[in-house]
Amino acid sequence: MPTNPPPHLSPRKRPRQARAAVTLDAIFEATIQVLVSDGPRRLTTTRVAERTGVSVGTMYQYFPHKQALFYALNERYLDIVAERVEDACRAQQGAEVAAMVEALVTAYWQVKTERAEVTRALYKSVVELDNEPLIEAFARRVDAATSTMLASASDADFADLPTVVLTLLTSIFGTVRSVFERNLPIEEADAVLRHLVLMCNAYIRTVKLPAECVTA
Amino acid sequence: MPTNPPPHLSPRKRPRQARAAVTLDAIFEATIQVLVSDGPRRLTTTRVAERTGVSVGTMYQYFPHKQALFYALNERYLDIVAERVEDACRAQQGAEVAAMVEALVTAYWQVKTERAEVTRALYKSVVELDNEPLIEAFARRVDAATSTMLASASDADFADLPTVVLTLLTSIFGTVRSVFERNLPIEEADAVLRHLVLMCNAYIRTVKLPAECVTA
DNA sequence: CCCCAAACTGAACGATCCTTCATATTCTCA
DNA sequence: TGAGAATATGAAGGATCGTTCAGTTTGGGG
Repeated sequence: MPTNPPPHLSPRKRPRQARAAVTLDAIFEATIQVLVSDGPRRLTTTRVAERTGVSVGTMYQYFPHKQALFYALNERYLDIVAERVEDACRAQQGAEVAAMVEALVTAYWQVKTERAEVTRALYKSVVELDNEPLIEAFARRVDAATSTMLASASDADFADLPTVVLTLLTSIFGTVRSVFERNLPIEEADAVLRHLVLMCNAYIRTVKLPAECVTA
Repeated sequence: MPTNPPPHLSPRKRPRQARAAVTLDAIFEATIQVLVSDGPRRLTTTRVAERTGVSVGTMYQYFPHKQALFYALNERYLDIVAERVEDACRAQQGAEVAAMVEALVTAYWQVKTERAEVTRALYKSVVELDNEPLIEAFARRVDAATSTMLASASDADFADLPTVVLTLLTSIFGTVRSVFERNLPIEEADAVLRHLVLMCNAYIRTVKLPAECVTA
């Protein structure tokens, strides 16, 4: 949310009446549907409008151009994902690292899997716009959440927490993405997921400082 | 190479004279340049031809359409990457697993980094075509090379080698990709890379079978 | 040296696609 | 209830892009 909205990509106007809010939601949903069924290259203002059951002009009342719509869609999506990860992190405050890592991987995987086609479609559509600010804001949020979670671990401390967090998140996100894009069969995907947890935990054991039993 | 070429994507004709071979190479190079400087959305037959210093018609003598050019370009690129990985794997036959893992990660990172802009551009351009067969062929090659390498390790055996290899490769490829796309500063990228090696090795230690000192 | 095949040219066509705007419809609240 | 604001319409304009093909140039073998 605290993302500074790039001027040229910000929405044109906010809905003031109920029907407008409905229309806006419908536009987003239609965009996803077109993306999933027709692919990012066939994502067309006309097609989105048609799927929404609305005329093209209506779209242009809310977004100055196609990219802005796209940008807003990604913003929405990343917001959901970030929130989920933050929730998972909060729920593990003070727990043991192993549980934290498992929760982190699982939460991310779950939110990506719940609407797998949407995830895949959005992964593919990243090209269409310059969404680095979005990604960066997302990364910052998740990084912060993970950092405070790990810092609160009951059974571990780290010499270089920032690097550990960066490595952990980069590998988790990257691995999940690869699994999605390679379209692995469910059994293999599950196996990789389980082993990813093993891997991250093994990593944590390697980089955590030797235990000092009492700190207070 | 032994990829069965999808009929609609295969090149139109092979060069028979020297100048034609030169032209073909120039087209590929120009495609990369346009991709890097203008982005995948502005990759246009006209632009490529212009950058090549050739007319549009010439392109269409070698490729039936834009997608075929794109496909061939990715094929070339993935071939190079796969070859490098295979070389690295061969060089580590019979070594210790730790060395193998480090060599694998390093080799992959290196080949991706040598022409970073090209890598980034191609990562982004994946959308433009249905290159699943290419990716799959690449995955098979690298998977096979890694499998035989790990099987020859002097100090480790694995209960479920296929899953170990799949996990290893998925996470390495995914992590490297994430590092690239997030455009991390060099120091952070290097740090993640080092920790990725740590992580993979920690993982290997976790999943390898307890040593039986003598097998013969 | 000459001729045919290989290689190259580029204007032109058709197909989309994004965006606008003058107009029509619907809602809200005074 | 009526008027002004909010919302919706969709044909039309302008731009870009992929692809073709009739014709020209170039190269190499006989």
